Amino acid sequence: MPHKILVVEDEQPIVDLLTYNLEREGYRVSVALDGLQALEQARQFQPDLVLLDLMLPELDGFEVCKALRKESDVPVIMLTARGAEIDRVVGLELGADDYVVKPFSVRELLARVKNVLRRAQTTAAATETEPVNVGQLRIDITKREATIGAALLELTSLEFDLLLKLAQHPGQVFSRERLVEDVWGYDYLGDLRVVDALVKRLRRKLRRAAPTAEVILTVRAVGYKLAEEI
Amino acid sequence: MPHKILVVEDEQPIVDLLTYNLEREGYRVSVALDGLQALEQARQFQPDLVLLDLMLPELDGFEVCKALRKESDVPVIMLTARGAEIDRVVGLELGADDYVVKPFSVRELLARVKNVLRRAQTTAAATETEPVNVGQLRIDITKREATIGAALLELTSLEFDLLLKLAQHPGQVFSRERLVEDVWGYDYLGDLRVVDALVKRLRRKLRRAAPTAEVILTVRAVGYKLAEEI
DNA sequence: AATTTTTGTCACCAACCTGTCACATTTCTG
DNA sequence: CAGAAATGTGACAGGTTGGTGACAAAAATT
Repeated sequence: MPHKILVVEDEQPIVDLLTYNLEREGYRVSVALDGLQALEQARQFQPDLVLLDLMLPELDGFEVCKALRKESDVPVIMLTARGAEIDRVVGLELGADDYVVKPFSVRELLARVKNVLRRAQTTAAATETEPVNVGQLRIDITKREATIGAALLELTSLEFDLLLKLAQHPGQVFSRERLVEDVWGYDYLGDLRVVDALVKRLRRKLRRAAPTAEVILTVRAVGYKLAEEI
Repeated sequence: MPHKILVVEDEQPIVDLLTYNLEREGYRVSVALDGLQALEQARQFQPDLVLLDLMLPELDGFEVCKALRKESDVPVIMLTARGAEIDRVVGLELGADDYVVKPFSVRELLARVKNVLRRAQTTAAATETEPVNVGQLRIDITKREATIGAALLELTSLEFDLLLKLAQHPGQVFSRERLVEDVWGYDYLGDLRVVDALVKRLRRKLRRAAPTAEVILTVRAVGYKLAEEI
């Protein structure tokens, strides 16, 4: 699940510099050379962050930022050439999340990118914190602990996430595609049978803790579901 | 019951920006355009927080802040145009709870608003100064002292903050992101693994004081938590 | 300014996860 | 009932994650 970053900048050397460094950090980068392209790309590419130069042909940074804000709340970092405060103020009034003054240090820019993405993530993070109970299975989300009866299940992170996903809708069948998308992340590229492998490991731990309970049921040719009665 | 916020600011674009964003976050917003209005509104509207510009017509931010302080302890966040240190210090001496330098990022401001409200709430509940006890671990917040069993832990400032954060919710898992945001500050730009480094140092001191106790537990791929039984 | 303390970063290693494969087992279909 | 399709499972390699010491940078103290 690498973050996607849209770079909006018309000067080729800067584009190259940014692309090179961002990709080296593991981000997926898309480039727009002017303001109109930027808006189009933003719709198609669905970036997690936009790096936006203030001085652009066609449609300048201000306008682009305003337009972006109208259709999403993707975070924006402004790149501004002039140190003039006015520009910054105006830029930030349009809802930019941070700004960097050119010429910028790559190191600083990368730090800010990481910071803004982190903040965006924690803000957006769904705050579903109520414990989940299905029969004698209990999942405490804030503690990331799952117990069945009195026994604590020592689950790995993925195992916990998968069990939680199933337990939030007991009885509902989930396809492997759906599970992979929700638990592993939307752009997971590997074999769907990772799900089988994880279910195997989960079942082993469940069995050890509650030998008689049938917790995860197979729905042949479809996927898996949590038993409603445990 | 949404929190009520009074915005005291004379520049219309900024008023719009603030109103728009605060309402989008679910706050109830009231506006005062100058210092006199501000005091009147504060009495009528009974806000939970005041966002106060320093440069105001009629009665400037300093005076307003002083006057507010006389009649209530509503939290105040100062908006200051220049980053000049003097302004900051003076503002804080007047009893403001926080300040933001214009031009500010909207996300930053919202983060501070949330923070101050949270702090205000817990302070009101008087839990902020109560000592924290988890098993044989005891943290005295007013003295900034932590003891385990009979042994006093000689913690640095960051170490203390981190341990306190964990101890206030024993068993709950905190991600590195969350810890960095709460302990270091939302604008921390460095590596998330500072958390690991600090945990290492904390553990060393804990171990020296109570060799058998497992106090800080690692939750692989997620973060850290305080043991519930120490 | 010098010294001490605190804090951040890096590199290395060990432990642990996890995706894949190969093969066994079960279920379905004709 | 045979064969095919789907699923269960053990083994293992490669990747990820976190603990740690060493050192540099920054901050506090003298």
